[in-house]
Order: sequence, then structure tokens, then C-alpha cells
Amino acid sequence: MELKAQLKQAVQQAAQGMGAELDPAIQDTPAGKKGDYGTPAAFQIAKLLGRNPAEVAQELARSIELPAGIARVEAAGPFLNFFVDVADFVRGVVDNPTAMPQQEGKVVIEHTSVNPNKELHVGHLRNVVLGDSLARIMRAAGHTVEVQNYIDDTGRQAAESLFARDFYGLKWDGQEKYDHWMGKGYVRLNADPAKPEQEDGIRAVMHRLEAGELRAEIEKIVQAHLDTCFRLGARYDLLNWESDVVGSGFLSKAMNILEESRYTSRPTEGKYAGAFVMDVSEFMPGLEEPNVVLVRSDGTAMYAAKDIGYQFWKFGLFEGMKFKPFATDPEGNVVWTSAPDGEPDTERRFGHAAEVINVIDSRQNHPQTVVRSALGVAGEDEKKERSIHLSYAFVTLEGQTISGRKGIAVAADEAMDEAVQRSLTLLQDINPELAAREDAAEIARRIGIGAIRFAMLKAEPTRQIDFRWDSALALTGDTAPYVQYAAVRAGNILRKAEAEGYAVDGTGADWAALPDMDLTLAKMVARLPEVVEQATRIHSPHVVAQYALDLATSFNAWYNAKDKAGKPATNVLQSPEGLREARLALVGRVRRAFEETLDLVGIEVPAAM
RNA sequence: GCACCCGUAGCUCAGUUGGAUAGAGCGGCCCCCUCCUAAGGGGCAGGCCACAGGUUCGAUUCCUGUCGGGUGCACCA
Repeated sequence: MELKAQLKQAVQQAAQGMGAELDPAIQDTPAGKKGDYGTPAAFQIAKLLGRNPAEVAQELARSIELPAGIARVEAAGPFLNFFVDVADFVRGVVDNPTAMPQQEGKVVIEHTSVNPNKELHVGHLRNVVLGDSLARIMRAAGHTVEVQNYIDDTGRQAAESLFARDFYGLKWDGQEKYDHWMGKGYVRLNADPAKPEQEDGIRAVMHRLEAGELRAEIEKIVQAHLDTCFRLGARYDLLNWESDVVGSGFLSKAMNILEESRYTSRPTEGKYAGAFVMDVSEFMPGLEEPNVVLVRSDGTAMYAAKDIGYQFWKFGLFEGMKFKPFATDPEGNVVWTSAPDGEPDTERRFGHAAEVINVIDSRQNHPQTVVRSALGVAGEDEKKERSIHLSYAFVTLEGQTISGRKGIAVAADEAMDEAVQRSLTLLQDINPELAAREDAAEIARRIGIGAIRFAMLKAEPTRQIDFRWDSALALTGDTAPYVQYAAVRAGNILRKAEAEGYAVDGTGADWAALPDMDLTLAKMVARLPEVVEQATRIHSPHVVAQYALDLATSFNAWYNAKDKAGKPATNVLQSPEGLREARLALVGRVRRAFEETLDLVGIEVPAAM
């Protein structure tokens, strides 16, 4: 990685010497090709100079000054291939910690934001896992990250659940998970033919919610949601309540800012007479109707206006909310909440983001683009550019659209229970000795939760996924357990080596004894920083999940490598002294890479498998 | 109708700012525990990268169009 940057510079200089200015790509050579890293720079140079690419490559090979760690260079037709010095390279990887990107600036990530009226279902899992993983990645890349969870406490869903509870006279037994219990009333109400006649009662609850009278009721549901998310491994810094966003006057503050813009107006005639509208055509080309109504002609605000106010606040365009502690997460960190009786944020602790990432499903693409455009309308072009919608396709259930209202859903808690149970069953099946251990439950938990997280992450967010038990909870193939198993194997080698009294820190290592097979593994380790950089650039954790698979595949292939006689070729403990120490140090480094990589996507390594 | 997303092996998906023979997993067939854990490894079969143009020395990748699937287009929330 560091090495790639040096190679790039060397190629750049050599090209300059030939009279060509360019930004050359340095890439891994395709499998089966000679060399470790290569560049197609000769194509570009040839074009600039009007010469033959293969000749240019030859000349480059002769003139380039190779950085330390590169043993030699060879022209392969128009490509230029570099060969690393195996001993230098592996030692370099082993001796140095992962050189993560050093990105700066505060990033606010909003995810989860589940209506507080019913338990989470498997569709919500994707949101939580995407957001939590991206938060971990952005933090590792150097950013200050603040995770926010939006609580829609004044919405219709919350009102219906609370209404249903009283309407049916439901009593909580103190045992059932609270959000599940509340959800039952909601589903019952929506299946009830008598529901249309209850509109007045539901509206009355909505008014009480808006007045903040039922906040304690909603808090109980929110706490139950947090328990589910904590179990998944997600962590939060701040809960923002819709009633507080409204109560803090963000709406009028945002409208005041937008008033100044030449893109907003209050038409006195036509279809928008009397309303406050925003023309977004400059920011959203191709729209049939470029005007977005923010405030209706009767003076009431549209939902979009509230979203805009909230987004403006995240970027620090104004202040006003008050905060207090709400809960502590499993590590004992405080989760804060907005609250009418909280303290003003005099230290500007919350919000004030340089970048805002909203994790919301793709059905919100249009409204999210409007929110983003509003920053442009306000003249905040840089903030507009750094207003990111992490859009993902919503999850279907066995081909059906998930509907909490109709009760067509699998609860997130149920999916996690089942995943952990399946892990334990498999453990008993293939490793009874281990299953009898005291920590078997913890091992099964890490595997089960890991499997679910991984299933939600491994594909691109835009990809539609269908939740099916057998694929979401699979424990072999492209899954978390596959990666965890490789990490555990690496750990086992180290443990045995230490028991034998061998050095695992590189002491006594004969780096020059390492064959190319070991180099391949070290090269995979060295890729991690660029993977993290890419994940932050495209705002998607799936590349990290894919890398975890690549790393595990590399390690397993190396672990099982056979020589021509069919004997193990890389057995560490049976390697000659010197080579053994070099390999132990490498295995130790690979193990750390597994831990770091899995941590980026919120997956823990079990003690044994 | 308009906008956005997707179309890669039988199925589910990867594929770096355009580069060298397009890769995995699942499923099918065949091998590998005298070897640090077989939740593993190796091999075989399986591809007009939806289709048609274009840009380029070079396109799965960028542009245009067509077809197929999904989603969204209220002075709703």
C-alpha cells in the first residue's frame, strides 16, 4: 500500500523522464501472471508520445528507479510488472500495524430510526447493520463519528399502538419483550373491521403525543428497540426525537434560511398560490414538477420541511435542542437523547457535522434528494456534496413485501434467536467436546450474530435481498463463520506455538526462507487499508465484507497447501527453525488482520470453533 | 408518462479511478484427515457479462437507445 504509492511515484518519474505527464494506476497482477504489482502506464505514455506501448514498457523497465522492497521489474508486452522482495515485504507487513487512512472531520450517521410502535423485523436488520458497520469503518478511517437514531414519536404508527393498547384493554405481563407486546395491539387494530370508526380516538392519542404527554410510554418501546440493536452489536451516541426537533423550532429556522434564496418563493397566483415553495430543478434535473411545497397555503408545514430543518441542524446551521443521558450501552457508554428538560448543548457536542450520512431505504430516494437539494438552495454547496444518502433496497421476506402493519414479518429478535440456536446445534454436531465447554453459548452467539450481520452486508446496498432462513443463517460458504473459522485456526497455531515455547513475534525469523506462497498471504494483509479507503469513498461496508472473505480464502488455501508429494507444504509448527518463526509472525499478523477486519463490520471472533 | 436502482454460471452474488485468460458461494460430479480443527482444501462441468449502437489502443466497467425486473413520483406522513 505504502509500497504501491512509492511504485506510483517511481512510474510517474520515469514517465516524466520520457516526456509524459500522467497519473499511473498500480494494480495487483492478475492470478497466473508474473510479478506482484503491475501498471498499464505504457499505454498512456505511448498514446501521449505517439509510440508503441511495448517499446515504451521496455524503456520504462530500463529507466525506472525501483523503490526499496522491489527486487526487479519486467516488461510483459505493454505491461510493466514489479517483483517484490519476499523477505523485505513480509517482514514489512509483519512489523507494521495496519496503516489506516487518516481522514478528518466529524461524520454524523443516522441509522435504525424505527417507528416506536412495534418490534424490529428482519428488514430493519439491514438498516442497522449497514449503518453500524459504516460507522465503525468511518471511525477506523480517522473520522470523529456520531451515530444518531431518529425517534418518530409523534407519528401515526406510535399513536395506533398506544390507542390499541387502551382500546382492547391489553395488560403487559412484565415478561414478554415490551415492543413485541405493543406490536400485537397494533396488528390487531389494523386487522379490525372496526378500525375506521376509531379515527377520532387515534387522533386524540396523536395530539397527546405531540404535547409530550405520552413520552414515557414511547421510551419503554425505544428501550426495547435498543436492546435488540445492542444485541446485534450496534451502538448509538444520540437519540433525536421528532417532537424535540419540532419543539426546537428547526422548521422555522430552516425556512428563514431558505427565504433568502432566489430558488424559493410565495406565489400569489396559480396552483401554488399562498404556499411557500422551493424550485429544485437546478439540483434535480429532469423533474416534471420542479417546485416542492414546503409550507402549505394554510400555513402548516409539509413533512419535507421538517426533514430539511433536521438535516440543517446536523450540519450545524443552527442550535436549539436540549440533551440528557438516556441509557448506557453494553460497554457502559452513555447514549444521549434529546429532551425538553435536557441541557443546552453549549459545547456543541452534537451535530456540527462535516458530513452527514443517512441510512434510509431506497423508497426514500426522492425525498432524500429534496433534502439534499435544500442545502444547495440555501447556498451550502459543500454541505450539499457531503450530504449522503446511503440508499439500500428494502428486504423482502420469502418474496413478499414485509409489512409490520399486516404482521407479514419475521422479528429481528426471532431471527437472532434462531441463528444462535442453529450455531449451537451445529457446534454440538461437529464438535461435541467444544459444545460441552462453559463458553459454548458465547461461541454460538458470536457465530449466529456474525452470520446475520454478514448476510445483510455482503452484497451491495442497492441489491435487493430476499430474507430466507437458509441463506441468511447459512454457516458455510460465503459467510461470517467461514471467516471466523479461519481466524480461529490462526489463533490455534499461535496458541500451540506458544505452548511449545516458540517465538511468535518474529524473533529468530529467517525471512529469506519464505516461499512465494507466504508472500501471497502477506499481500492480502497489506490490502486492508485500501479496502477501508474504498469503503469510505463509496460509503459501503460490503467491500470490507468481501475483503474478509478474500483474506479467509487466502489463509485457508495457504493453510491447506500441499507439495507435489501431497504432503502439507506450509505446516507452521513443523517448518524448519527460522522459517517457523517467520511463519508464526506472519500468522500472528494475519490473525490481527482478521480481528481488525471483522471489527469493522461488527463481527467478533469466537474463542474456538 | 417521467425519474432512480438492478440485469454477470442453473440459483445467490463479487469484479478497484476503463487494462492482462471475467471470479466466489450454493447446487451437481470426482478427489484430500499418518498433516497446526474437514464449519476446511483441490479438481471437473457450467458465461454472446440482458440486447443494439457509440467513445477508446483497450469496455462487464463510460455514453445513447431498446427490452426485462424493482422502486418512487400529493398543498400525505
